[in-house]
Amino acid sequence: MTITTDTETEKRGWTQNPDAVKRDILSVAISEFAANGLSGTRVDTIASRTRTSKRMIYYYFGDKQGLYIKALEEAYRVLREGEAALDLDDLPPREALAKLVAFTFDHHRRNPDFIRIVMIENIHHADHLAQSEVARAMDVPALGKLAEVCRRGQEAGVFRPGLDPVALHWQVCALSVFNVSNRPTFSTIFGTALFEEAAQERLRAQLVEMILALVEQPHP
Amino acid sequence: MTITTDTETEKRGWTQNPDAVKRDILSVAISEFAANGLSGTRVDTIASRTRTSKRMIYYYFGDKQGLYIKALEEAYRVLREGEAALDLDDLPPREALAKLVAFTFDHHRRNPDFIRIVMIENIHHADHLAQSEVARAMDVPALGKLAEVCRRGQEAGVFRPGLDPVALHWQVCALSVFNVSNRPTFSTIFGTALFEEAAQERLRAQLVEMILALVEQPHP
DNA sequence: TCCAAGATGTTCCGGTTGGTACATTTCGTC
DNA sequence: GACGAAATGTACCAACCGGAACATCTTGGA
Repeated sequence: MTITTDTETEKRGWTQNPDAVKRDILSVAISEFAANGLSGTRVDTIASRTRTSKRMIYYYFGDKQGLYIKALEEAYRVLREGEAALDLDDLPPREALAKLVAFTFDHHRRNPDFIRIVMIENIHHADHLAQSEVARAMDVPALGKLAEVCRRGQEAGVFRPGLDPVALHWQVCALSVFNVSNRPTFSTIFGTALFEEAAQERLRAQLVEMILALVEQPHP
Repeated sequence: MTITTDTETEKRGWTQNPDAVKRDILSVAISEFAANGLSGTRVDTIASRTRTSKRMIYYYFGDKQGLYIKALEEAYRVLREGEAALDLDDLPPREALAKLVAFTFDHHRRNPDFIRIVMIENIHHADHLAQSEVARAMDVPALGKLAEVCRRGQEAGVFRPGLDPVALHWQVCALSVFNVSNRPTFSTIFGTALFEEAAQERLRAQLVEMILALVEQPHP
């Protein structure tokens, strides 16, 4: 009868630890789903990369699709948690928008696995996202901040009226997501030059310029 | 002994018709792979939607992956065939570029299945594309035309020097592809407004403006 | 100290699925 | 008109894989 105190979670003895087991499974699942897609992923493979067994996957997540949905929710959660940490309140509208756009670009680059899960969900026509009230009801900090910056900019008279924050978000997302999601095919065909650090910084700068130009004047 | 003349290919009697059989299989395969991904697609399903049998798939394409690669090659071929038909020679650089960009946006919209296959290939890290000499060696008309338009514009003094056609292509593709590839998740979260006709036309116009602004002056 | 509910491990199963063996027909050509 | 190669159809299989059955252990509370 050992007394493994096990203060910092995760230990083997074994002691029961539902939360750690769930987290362990979910983290492996995200990486497997991101790498192989929904039908390409093997539940046995996930289990084998886990400290626990396949039994636990079904115990906690019901079935493969249930696990996938949780992974999808987690992907969105992490992406949005990162956005929420961004503070723009101290900056004037122009600079705030520039910072937000540049951040979005970098943030997507830093989280390729989550972008890939979103791609996979798109392949499946967003059916599981539609099922998940959690993910659908989730706040989208980037859009909120964007709308707020637009409002401030218009109030200050530096942005033109009639801006559509959702359309702006769509444009920023498009470049930021494409940069990650289509990198394999794009670089296979056109070479890897655009994905080296210097080129990425230039693309990011151009994205910021494009968005600012779009927001400032209709026709100069 | 019937004498089914069978002038316009595709008939059952049956007569032998290797080319029609191959085309039949490939066309079904494209739609199935686009809908379900590589591992999500069932060879039996493809066979059942065909006028022929599973036997023929393996006879002509070797295995599932071989069929997938052919579908991938065909997807790229169709996309680029469409681009090649575009004629820009009669237009001045600015208008030519505008037409090319608008066309690319529309062309992607019109071919969602092929965009989806490219997405799927990205999920698989472009491994099969790398294997396919056919697809890799294929000409990319859109990039050629883009480079040509840039050259003309610079020669005429209306575009700024130092343009990178590949980067421009990347930007145009990003918006055009994202518009199709991420529509399911995006519209599930933000609603379908951006995907109605009027909004799509506005997005296209803004894309054209963005690219022109990028190309004309460094800092006005 | 005991018990019920929760957590975990082990083993196995039945349907699915990519792929093949075997048999038959068509067709160009000599 | 016959013969061999190409084309096609049918039936089948072995492996894989999601999921379940069964058994055991842990733990908090009464």
